[in-house]
Amino acid sequence: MKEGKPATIKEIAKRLKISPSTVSRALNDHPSIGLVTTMRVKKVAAELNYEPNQTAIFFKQRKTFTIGVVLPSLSEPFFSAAISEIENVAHEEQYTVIMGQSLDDPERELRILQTLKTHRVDGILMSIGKNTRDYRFIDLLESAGIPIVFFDCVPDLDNINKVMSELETGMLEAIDIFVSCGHHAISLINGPELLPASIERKNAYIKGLQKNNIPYREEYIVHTDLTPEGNEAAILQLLALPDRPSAVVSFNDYVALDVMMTVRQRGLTLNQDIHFISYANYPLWKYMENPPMASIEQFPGDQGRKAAALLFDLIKTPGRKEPVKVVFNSRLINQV
Amino acid sequence: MKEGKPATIKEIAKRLKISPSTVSRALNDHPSIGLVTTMRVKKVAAELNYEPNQTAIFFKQRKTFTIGVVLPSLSEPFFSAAISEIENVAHEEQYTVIMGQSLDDPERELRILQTLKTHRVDGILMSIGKNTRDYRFIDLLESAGIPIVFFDCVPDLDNINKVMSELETGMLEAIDIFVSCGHHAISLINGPELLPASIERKNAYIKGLQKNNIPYREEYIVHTDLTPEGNEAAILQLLALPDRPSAVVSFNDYVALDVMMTVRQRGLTLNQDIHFISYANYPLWKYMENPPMASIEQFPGDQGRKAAALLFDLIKTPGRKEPVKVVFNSRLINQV
DNA sequence: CTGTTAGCGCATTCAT
DNA sequence: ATGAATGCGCTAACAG
Repeated sequence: MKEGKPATIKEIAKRLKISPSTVSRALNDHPSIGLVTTMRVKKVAAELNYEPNQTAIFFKQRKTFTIGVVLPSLSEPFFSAAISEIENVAHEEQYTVIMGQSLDDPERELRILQTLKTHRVDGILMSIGKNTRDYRFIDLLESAGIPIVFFDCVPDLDNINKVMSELETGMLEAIDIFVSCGHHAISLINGPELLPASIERKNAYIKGLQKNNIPYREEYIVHTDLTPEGNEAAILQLLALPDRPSAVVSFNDYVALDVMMTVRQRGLTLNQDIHFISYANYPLWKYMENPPMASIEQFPGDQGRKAAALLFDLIKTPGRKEPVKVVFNSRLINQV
Repeated sequence: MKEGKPATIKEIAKRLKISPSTVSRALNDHPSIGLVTTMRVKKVAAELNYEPNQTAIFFKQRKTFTIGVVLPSLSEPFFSAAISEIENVAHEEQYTVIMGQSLDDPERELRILQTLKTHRVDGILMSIGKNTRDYRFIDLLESAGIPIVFFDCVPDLDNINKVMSELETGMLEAIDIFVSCGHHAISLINGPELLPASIERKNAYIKGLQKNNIPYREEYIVHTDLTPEGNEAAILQLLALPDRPSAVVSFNDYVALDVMMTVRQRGLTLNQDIHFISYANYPLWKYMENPPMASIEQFPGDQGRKAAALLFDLIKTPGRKEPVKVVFNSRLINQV
């Protein structure tokens, strides 16, 4: 029984010689429809292989049961962990997920948002790209009535919903651990100097030193543009210092991977000559022979899950609310 | 200027005192509309902040400019690499991507497909889960007129479009390399015995041995259920053999990670006492101190890209075509 | 409990 | 070159 055109409500109404609206109501288990008619309708619907035309429903209901997710990258483990959890939450809520990766290109990011808007998604989850400076899109979405929740990489604004990992706790823990292991020469390999995430790390780093009465030495902070070459240059800069650090906190795991490889290649022994702790975005250290001493975990899955939950909250109760800000504590794990 | 309700074609028609149909045509650069009117329409449209209601267009055109992607997992590097490329192709084609992860659960897989169907996606890309046995959904989608292209993990059927990586070439290369390095005791840590992917590996393995005149020894093939415990059990089984293998091909990188860790823990030296090559689905070996000798690469990104291209081909020229089968050669890389 | 009517926003056929 | 009319499939307000 090939269904050339999918059956519509009209056809099943004609078959039963009742009105389309009755059919519609029966199909939706409307209370005011008799049990018998409801059953008859459903029976014929099944026979005709009826399937509601969602595009029509979306159109009529002004609702798509779809959320949009905008991320810098889909292939980075941090984000794929996040989106995996987001998909899970959406699936529980009977929503579907439509997504785009900005690749840190602000223009592409905007185009994706535009697409999501024209697709009339019911809400958006977003982690902004490294180079995004223009936040005007937020007002546009707001005036279009599309709620948006930022997570992980969030704009530095107050009147938005965001879920993020606070970077300080983990940094303080890391420095404490280093100190308690006898290190005083503690470095920070930071990201691009102007990135909010870098600034936060730097402040936490300085605070951690102060807390342990270790003088802050400017040359112990180096910067990388997060490319492999930049990472290598950063560590070499540290290694070239007259009193090179014995402990290093690195911007994230990718930086740590490059940096640790370079260190090995220079003949130094990891976890002996020099020790590392990094902000985690990469889960497989346990397989390494010489992993970092510890990682500062940022829980991408939890962030994604929480952000999604928040978004569904906004979707379901659209009343203008106070912006919500959820901060996860970063935490040291995998201590060896 | 808050736009309470987004502007519609009607309103801009009223403003200009022309008919909605003219506006519609003007907006779509219909040739039969005068240049002046077109411009006036566009101007007012811009002023009113007009945006076409895609849900209405989808409904009317019976086309959503959306493709669905169904994968076992979004957080596995292999698949996130694939979906990242898929998103890229879709973005080029001005399509959006809606996706779901089956988590290898056939029921969830079906529910996702159902959702994609009711969402009226224009086409589907799919990599099936490990436990999927029932392929009837293919006919359902076909009769609904939704083209589908399988990739990576594809059903063993002839009349479908598929993009896959053939596993033999890489296995033969791997065994050749092992032999040329002087190994004769070459093992295979295979996946679940009945998995098509396992069977293919096994056949290739045997063929590779024959080619090199090495007798096939049944005890040199062990199986894992792909859990960490299963992986560990598998390698221990090999290590316990009277003449334990000096070279091992493993089902994939995750298996390799576990078994190599176990091997280390037992005091053996990697790349000395025992050597590994694995099917790649994990890209960061270069950072390991003792990576496998080589990896058999399956090019997830290329597969995704090709599958997407194929799908758009089907979407654009809907004529019933012969099913297409694209096979990528697996290839040995990262030889140390 | 059920039928009638209307309309969501747009593209399109048929007029003019 | 433009307008009027129609309908996509469905839901819902308003009758009865």
